[in-house]
Amino acid sequence: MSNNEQENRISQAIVSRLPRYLRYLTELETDGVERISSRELSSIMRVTASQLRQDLNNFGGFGQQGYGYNVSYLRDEIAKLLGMNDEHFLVIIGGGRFGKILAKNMNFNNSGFVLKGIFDNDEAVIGTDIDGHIVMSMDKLSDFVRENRIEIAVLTIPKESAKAVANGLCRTGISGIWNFSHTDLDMPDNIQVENVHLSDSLMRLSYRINEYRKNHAG
Amino acid sequence: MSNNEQENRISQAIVSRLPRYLRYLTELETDGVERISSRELSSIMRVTASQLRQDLNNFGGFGQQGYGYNVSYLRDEIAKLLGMNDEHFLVIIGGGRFGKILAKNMNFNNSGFVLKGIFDNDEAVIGTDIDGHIVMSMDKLSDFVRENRIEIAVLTIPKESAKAVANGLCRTGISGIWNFSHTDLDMPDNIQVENVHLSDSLMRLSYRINEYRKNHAG
DNA sequence: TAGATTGTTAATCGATTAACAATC
DNA sequence: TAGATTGTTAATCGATTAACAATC
Repeated sequence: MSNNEQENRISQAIVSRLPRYLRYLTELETDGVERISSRELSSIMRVTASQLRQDLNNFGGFGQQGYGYNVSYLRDEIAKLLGMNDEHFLVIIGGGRFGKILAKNMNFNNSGFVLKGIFDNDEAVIGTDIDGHIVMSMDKLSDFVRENRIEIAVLTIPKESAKAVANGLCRTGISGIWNFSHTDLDMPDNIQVENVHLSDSLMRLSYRINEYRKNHAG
Repeated sequence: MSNNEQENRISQAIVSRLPRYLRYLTELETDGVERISSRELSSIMRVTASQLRQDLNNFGGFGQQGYGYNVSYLRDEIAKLLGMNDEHFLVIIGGGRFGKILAKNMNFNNSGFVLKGIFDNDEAVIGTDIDGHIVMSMDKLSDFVRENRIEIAVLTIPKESAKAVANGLCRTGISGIWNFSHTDLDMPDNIQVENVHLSDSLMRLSYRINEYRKNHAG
């Protein structure tokens, strides 16, 4: 067990850009493009070629001087970095509306995210069928996570109970939480948290609309 | 019509933090806290007091030396900045699964976002009832936006048709697009775009889980 | 080989943090 | 007034961009 958390420390800004790179490279591959230079790709993606090369070079020399990057190879390397070549088992916690929609759309693009179970603590929901999954009681969560090698818990419960449920998750051996609850979670280092706060996103849009209007007011 | 888009230019980093400030201040207000210092608030939010004060001072002197900030006042000022004291009319474009869930959950926290209509170009969906809204044909969108002073279009259509639909939206007088389609949109300056790419978010989580494991491998 | 384009170092820019004078 | 805490300037840090030597 190495204790060196600093090695290979990649900034969040760079990690955030990786999925977008993957998306464009996948499209290029689909279109049959074999090779591409940083200049071409950066122009398509509207970023600087410098940033593109800097970003990629954090992970290794994926290109070749005088040639550029092989699209398929680069795409695959980024896919690997993002764990897209492995399977990831998930559970959804919260069988409400949002949980349902995620249950039905989880395996997007044949990426390896596999929904293994749905949990809820509402007696009225437990036992019901959501897209082929029988909703289970929260009591069973801990055992289920262990037995099914669950990696990620998707939190789609109201913010009131989110912190308590998240704390309970700490002892189950989960590796990450995809948090749709509208609250911040305070997890130990060994559990990664990715927040999706939809209302925050809508507010940012609202801010920018406002701002544009102010700056262009008659 | 001023042409000076530079005035009051606030960085995206700061704008991104505003909804979180609003969230914490709303909680404090609910808890009956009257005043708070930047040091206290920053400690609760796990940011630096310096950043907090710098951020707020981009918008005005909301505090008072020797006293701190009045929670209700500060909360209200940030709410105003984010347009939370005004009504915003929306339409959802795409009556599929995701459109449905958003339709049912749009008016979160009594914020002023009001869903006015749902549109789709699938004949099988047009005319159906989603949470009290009869799905309309895309032909009617342009007139509807004008007549109902629609500000924001929520795009929940497959990526294949997203760019075409977005281009059509340019001429309707819409101010912003909340884009759930998994593709980048290229809009003119007068239309703000906020992307929600859920699969990107999940990939970032997957990356960080991977990274943590690598750095702590046996 | 000559031309192209990367990988990488150096320069710039912007965002965060620290410090402190202003002031309630 | 004295103490507290802001608003704001200055210092630091990190991220982006530019430049170019290495190399395919």
